[in-house]
Amino acid sequence: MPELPEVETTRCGIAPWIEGRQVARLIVRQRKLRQPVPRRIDRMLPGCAIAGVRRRAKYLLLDTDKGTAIIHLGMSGSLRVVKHAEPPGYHDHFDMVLNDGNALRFRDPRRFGLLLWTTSDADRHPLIRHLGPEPLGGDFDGDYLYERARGRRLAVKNFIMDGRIVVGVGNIYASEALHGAGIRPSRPAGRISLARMERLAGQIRDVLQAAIAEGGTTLRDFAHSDGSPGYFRQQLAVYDREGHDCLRCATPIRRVVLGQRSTYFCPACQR
DNA sequence: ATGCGGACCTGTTAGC
DNA sequence: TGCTAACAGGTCCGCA
Repeated sequence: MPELPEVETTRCGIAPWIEGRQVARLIVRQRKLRQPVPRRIDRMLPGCAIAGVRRRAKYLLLDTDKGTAIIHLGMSGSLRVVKHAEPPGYHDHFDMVLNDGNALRFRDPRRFGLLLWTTSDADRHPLIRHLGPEPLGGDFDGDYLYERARGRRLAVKNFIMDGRIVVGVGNIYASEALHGAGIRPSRPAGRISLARMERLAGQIRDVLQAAIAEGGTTLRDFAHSDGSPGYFRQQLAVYDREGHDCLRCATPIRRVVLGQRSTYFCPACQR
């Protein structure tokens, strides 16, 4: 489900419901996520006031007066604000019960998500420290991409999906941005001109921004914190459109596998 | 250092 | 209809 736009949509959806509230208790029903939910968060989080919800890459950071809860949605995770009394489903792995009768409920069938706790600067946490710049921030542009690509023979799609290069570009939007930039996903990153890298950086920003504006992409079960879908799917130009006509040149879209992930492109207008 | 494959899980869908 | 295989939005690790 979640790429950066979906995580940002989630952040905006839950923030008004949890900011300024106190966590009454934490109910963990399933500790086995991508990493085990640490025991100490059960002791540390209750009593904490949630000061704000930030996003770094695809991590959601819940800042409190005593530390920061780090949440990742993995492939299939979602967060919703529910009435505490609402009975949890089988894949509802934890609830942060708030002092107003609501609960922030985490659901994740595949359990690739995370709940961690840090008492120091979250940006220095081992999972976050090594991450590259935010694609919507000021440190990301074509010059940057071009410089980082020097000497790299990796396919550009895998290159832009590497979180150490730039964060938040997942499998859907990688294909979309490359189509927008007219670059073939399999092209070695180091063999792309500066001018084309500038186009690519611009497309990455534009695609992510547009997806955020539409509330993310709903493919299967992605839903907002209020249960409504995202509408960006209607604007996808290549993703999951194998055999359909390219919206730009009418050539049939092709699907290939790169880095073990489905990749969609137009063989005519992407070089 | 780089690039590749495998690993972690479960649910849904396509195909026979 | 029923079984099996392929596939799914992410990321980390270890090996060559």
